[in-house]
Amino acid sequence: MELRGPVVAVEEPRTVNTRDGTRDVAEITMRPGRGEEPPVTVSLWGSWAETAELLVTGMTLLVTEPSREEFRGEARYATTAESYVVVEPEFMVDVTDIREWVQCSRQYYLSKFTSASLSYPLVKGSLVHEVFGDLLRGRDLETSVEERVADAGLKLGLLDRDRTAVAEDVQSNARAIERWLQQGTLTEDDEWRSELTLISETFGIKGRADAVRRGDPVELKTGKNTDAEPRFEDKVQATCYALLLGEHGQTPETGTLLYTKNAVLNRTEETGDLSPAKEFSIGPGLLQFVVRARNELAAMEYDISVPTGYESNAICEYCFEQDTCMVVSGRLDQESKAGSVGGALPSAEREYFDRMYRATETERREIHREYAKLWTQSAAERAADDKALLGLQPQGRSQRVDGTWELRAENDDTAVSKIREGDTVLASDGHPTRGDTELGRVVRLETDADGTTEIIVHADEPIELRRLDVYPSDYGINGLLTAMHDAVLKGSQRRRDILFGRRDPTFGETNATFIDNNTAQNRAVELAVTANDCALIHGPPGTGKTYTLARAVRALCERGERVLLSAFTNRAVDNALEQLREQGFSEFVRIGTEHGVSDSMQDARLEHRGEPEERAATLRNAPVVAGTAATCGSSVLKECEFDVAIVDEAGQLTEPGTLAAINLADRFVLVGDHEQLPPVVRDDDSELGTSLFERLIEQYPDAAVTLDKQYRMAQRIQYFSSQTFYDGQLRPATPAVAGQQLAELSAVSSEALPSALQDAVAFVDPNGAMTGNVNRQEADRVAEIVDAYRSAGVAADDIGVIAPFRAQVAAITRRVPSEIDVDTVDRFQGSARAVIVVSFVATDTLDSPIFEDRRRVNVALTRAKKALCLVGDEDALRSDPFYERMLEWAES
DNA sequence: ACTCTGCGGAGAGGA
Repeated sequence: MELRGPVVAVEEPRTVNTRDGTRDVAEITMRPGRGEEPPVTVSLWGSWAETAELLVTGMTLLVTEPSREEFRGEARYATTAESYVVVEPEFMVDVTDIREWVQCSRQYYLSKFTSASLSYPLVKGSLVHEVFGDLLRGRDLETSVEERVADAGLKLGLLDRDRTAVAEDVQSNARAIERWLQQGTLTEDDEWRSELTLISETFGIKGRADAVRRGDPVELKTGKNTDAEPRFEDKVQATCYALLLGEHGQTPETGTLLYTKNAVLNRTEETGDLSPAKEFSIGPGLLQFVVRARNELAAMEYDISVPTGYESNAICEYCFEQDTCMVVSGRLDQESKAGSVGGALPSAEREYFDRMYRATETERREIHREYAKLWTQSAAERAADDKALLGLQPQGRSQRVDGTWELRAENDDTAVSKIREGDTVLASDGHPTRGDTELGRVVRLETDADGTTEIIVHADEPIELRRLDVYPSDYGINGLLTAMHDAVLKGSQRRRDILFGRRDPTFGETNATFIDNNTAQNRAVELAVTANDCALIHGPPGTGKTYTLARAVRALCERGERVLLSAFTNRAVDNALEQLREQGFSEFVRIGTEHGVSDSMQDARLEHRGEPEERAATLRNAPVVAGTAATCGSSVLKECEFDVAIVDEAGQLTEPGTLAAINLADRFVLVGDHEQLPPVVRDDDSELGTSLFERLIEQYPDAAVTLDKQYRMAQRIQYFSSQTFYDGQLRPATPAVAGQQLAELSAVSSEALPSALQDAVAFVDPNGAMTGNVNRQEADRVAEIVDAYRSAGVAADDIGVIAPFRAQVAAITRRVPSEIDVDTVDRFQGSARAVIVVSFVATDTLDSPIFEDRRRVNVALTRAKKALCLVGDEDALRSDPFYERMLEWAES
């Protein structure tokens, strides 16, 4: 039994006399059943009365195991000895966040801005943990250490660490674990489990336990601890895992902390308790403490406020973060228990920090809301939302060389989902939070001709693979906060003057000509090369943006500049590198995951594994380093410096997303088109919806150039886009581009086309009906149209089909030959086909938010080179003036 | 109401 719902009213706690002496109590009113039922009164007794002080109207509250009694016909509830009270249970708090919060609330806050820091103790800590996991999975110690250290080659190199010395260090720590594992404490029936992912619906806590032994949590710590008792924060951490294990039917009473460094220390020099394994008992008091700490954190985050340090019992004098804490509070004018140093930044900076912090944290809330749907939605609802693959048939599992597991399954269902190869997912034996669950990575997801989907997932533990769920990670959020923090607190004065509109960008001079036959492109390279601060290159569809960008990279390198080449997507990064290769330049290093980088660029990819010194040198010496903007915030790239950062697809990046890249360089060049798709942001009203590119191009038109000649579309096709989005300035580069025709393709005879498709821009109304986000009749018609183009001799890979909704994409995919690319507008951005068919789906009206952003239409219409066929409901399209104009153009 | 790319993720330690 539990009560869950919004708080309606809160009373001040008071002290009352009871049979058991004086106790605190606070009465609150809430609406259970997620707010659907009438309000009830709940008395929060004892230490839960403290929690009442955190509550404000509107917060969600959860009370477990309450007592109930009728009082004058009304139900009254009260907490019992078994109760927990949880504030905002859908706000997912990481176990390590609770640990940090208990240590110091301010440290919890500051650590959001230093997410990716490279330090030897951290790398070593991770290595020892990995070896620990390997040992539990039965791997030999020597092999494990050797392999894991080799894998960390790049990071160790950047830290100037020698491989042999590190291996010895890790090995001596790992020996302590090995000895402990063999120490008779273990019997044959010892049940071990390593790396357990735990997600709590009740407590709003998630985390990964290092190991679980006979149902009890075991936490590994690479540091030392000479006290008899384990460190309090360490106990808090292990207690969190115990709490979460409790929800999975276990009742841990003991936690174990394993301090590996204790075993390495010299007994004669160190005093105190040097035993590595320290046990402690986990009672209800500690469990409740952990939940109350989480509640404080969740309440503070509810209105996105900034902690001062007074929330916890931190002693600032002993704190190793004291300096950072004081500088941040001084610069941002924040209240801090540690005090502050230095003067405040200009108000523009502080307001910006505030705004972006709130917007980014709001994004985090949206992700958490998505996260909560793992259990608030039924399996069927998840599947209907394309967020889960259910009813998979396990096809066995096998241990890989590194001890982790390959899980195989099949699916006969033709269900579509957002899950794609390479994604991180929750793999479970039936339910993502209630069952046996592990984070995994989809390495294969392929449907064969008879509709069977083969699924392979890699995970640390051997899950029986019956279900996959999209994993809504807020991983990237701290990266954005870090980028914003670095730009404001660490960025140069000059850079900040540009970002905050206090100084116009300046340019040097050059006599060189970079591109002969295109003035705007040449001007773009000129700006990039001579910029003292920044340059902005606006590239409408087909205008040779990538070519120009690559030319600029080369020109900069010829001048001895070191270049960071970045973009929003992996595909754009690889495209730019391809273009560089085509221009005869290949002195670049590609940073990225094996899965993200295209096959053709794998040879340029920087492998992390290897000899430290050599790996680090490869990165440090490369004239051009390329990677996505998200990677630019990684610990590895933060160790690098550049003269210029060039960022492609900048119109699709949020401001903090862009800052991650440009923080690494002296100057920056943003390339993009703000008339195409904007950043994807979960909260529609978010400030993050406007890119830095768009803001700066409006602010500094003199630092910008628009590429105005397009090499892609026939005149007839480009006209509407040019008029509507580019003030008519977009023009075909040559008469040949303007007048291109379908018949120019070999094997195509345009006479063979039905008369409706004769024009370069055609419109067809299939008289269909939209159900859900699918229009079957329209999908049929699209298939017929595709067939007509094919019959006229157009090759399959010259045809692309675009629809706004994924469901319609799936419907069309089933109806056309598999060689034909069918995809959403969003995923088609950046590519082009000779023939494009656009399915609008909507009938009668256009009242879906997807039709509101006209930029999406711009993208869809400008993918076609020689023929464009619009398929949709005339009434629906005529219901909106913008789409009506589009129709008039199509039918003219 | 919809679109969805990146990040191995979470946690590695210091005192």
